[in-house]
Amino acid sequence: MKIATFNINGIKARVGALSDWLDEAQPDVAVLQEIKSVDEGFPTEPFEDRGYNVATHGQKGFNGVAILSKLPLEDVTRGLPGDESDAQARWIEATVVGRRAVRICGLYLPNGNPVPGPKYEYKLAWMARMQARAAELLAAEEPALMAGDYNVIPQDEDAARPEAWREDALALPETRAAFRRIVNLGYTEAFRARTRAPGHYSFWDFQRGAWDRNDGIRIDHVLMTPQCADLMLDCGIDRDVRGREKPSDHVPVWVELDA
DNA sequence: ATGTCGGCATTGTGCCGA
Repeated sequence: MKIATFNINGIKARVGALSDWLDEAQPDVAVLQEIKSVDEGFPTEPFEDRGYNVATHGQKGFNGVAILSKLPLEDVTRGLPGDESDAQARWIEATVVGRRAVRICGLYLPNGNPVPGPKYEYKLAWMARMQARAAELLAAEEPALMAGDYNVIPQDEDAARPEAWREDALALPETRAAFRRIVNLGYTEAFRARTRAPGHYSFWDFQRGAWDRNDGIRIDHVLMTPQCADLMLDCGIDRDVRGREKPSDHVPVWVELDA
């Protein structure tokens, strides 16, 4: 079972690019972030035509997450638990059953800039809520993963110019510590299970010619429970997608599970 | 120091968020 995460930065502007990548990469499941659309505005047809079931958790103009799956989507839930007053659409879950059942969480973690300020406070509070949900998933002792745009640069090796991000909400020590607290519950970060090498990125800013200069950062991650990590066959980043027509500023990150 | 997008409110363009 191939499961991918892709921050598409606007579904309406990305139907072509997303369709082309789906046709080529053939993921069984794709979790999407920044659909920037309400549920009714999500163009489901091109994806249903390709055999995908679609579950969305949208919001007008900003944020918004979705799951595409060739397998039926079961027990879909929307929203990150822990704060009923949080109106931002950043979390969706579903179970897909192949040879094994896998609980899949798609997430768009808050950016948090500027620092300091309410947006950074919201990011840290959101990460604390995510940690609680992550602990619950572990307690189930079943294959589960949390995939998405974490807006976290885990280590300096995950940025082409780490010094440029030193004061940024994506890389501050407090951000990295909050990310580690989640991982250290018992999760395996898929990409780092395969390589410790620097120079692998999932995002290049539209500004300042970041792609042309390979000025990237690695902020899209897949965290797996032990029962899921034991099923992992491979993991990769579809880097070349960034160089195509009308690309998102992110590229897909995927895992292949024996499930 | 600056360079870009997508979406929105809105009909030409400025704001927001990233």
